[in-house]
Amino acid sequence: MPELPEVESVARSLRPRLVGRRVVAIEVSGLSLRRPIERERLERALAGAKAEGVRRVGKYLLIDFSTGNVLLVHLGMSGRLLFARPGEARAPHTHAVFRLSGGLELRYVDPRRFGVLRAYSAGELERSPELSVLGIDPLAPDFSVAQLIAMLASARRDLKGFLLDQSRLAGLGNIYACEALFLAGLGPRRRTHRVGAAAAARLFGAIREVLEAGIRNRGTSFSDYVDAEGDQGSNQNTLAVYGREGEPCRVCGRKIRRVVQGARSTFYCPGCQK
DNA sequence: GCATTACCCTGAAAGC
DNA sequence: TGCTTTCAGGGTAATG
Repeated sequence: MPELPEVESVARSLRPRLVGRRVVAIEVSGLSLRRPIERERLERALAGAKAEGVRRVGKYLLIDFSTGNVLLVHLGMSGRLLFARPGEARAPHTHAVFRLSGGLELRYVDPRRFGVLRAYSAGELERSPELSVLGIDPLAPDFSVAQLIAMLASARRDLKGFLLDQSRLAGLGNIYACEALFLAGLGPRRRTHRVGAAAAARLFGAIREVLEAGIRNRGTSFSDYVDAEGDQGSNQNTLAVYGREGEPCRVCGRKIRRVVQGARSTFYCPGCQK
């Protein structure tokens, strides 16, 4: 389940071999992802263009090309971007293949087809339906405690739903939202406007800490996630609450609970989180 | 404005 | 063993 740390890890694993290569040809499966892959649009924007950089915004991956055009990728639930040699057998559910200069391919594989793959011109990107609705990236240098306090005060909802709302904070998903709330000692059902300044500061630190740890561990590999070189992350070994229903809290020993909020599982410790 | 629900999709796991 | 059902979840849209 790619969230911010997984997407960041994919971006980092793409750069060394992708930057500097040109797109020689593009093939697509014809099957629709969350939205259809428009082959002609990709062709127009990317054919012959040289990859110049790889960025991340929230859970979106952006590959910048010499033409000024950008390939926007969302990995959805099960999306992978993988390097491969042209002769290598293609994995099932390979939806796009970018043949690159120097005898390398970049393949997009996505069994559950929740991902997005779309090309934009530099001017269109900011106004795209994907990026135009995003809130602030929690690792952005200008994100501050004061900003989080203001956001919490203006929202009137439960903390877990707030953290998952990409129009406020862009990048947290179910795993890191649960972990951040545990680390901050805050219950997932707490109302945002009832979180005081001290607790908000703890939450701010916790969000950054769980995301940075996730990046250090090169992502959480529960089922599908691997980076562009096919390597798994190790962050799943460090999780305090996510996926640990019924197991003892490592801090207080009480059993981790699971509740459903907004059709998503929330894991929390009833002893440590208030 | 926010909460809830359904939907898209496949594969793994659980249940029978 | 083998089939069927359930569950996982990011984002979006419809509904209350």
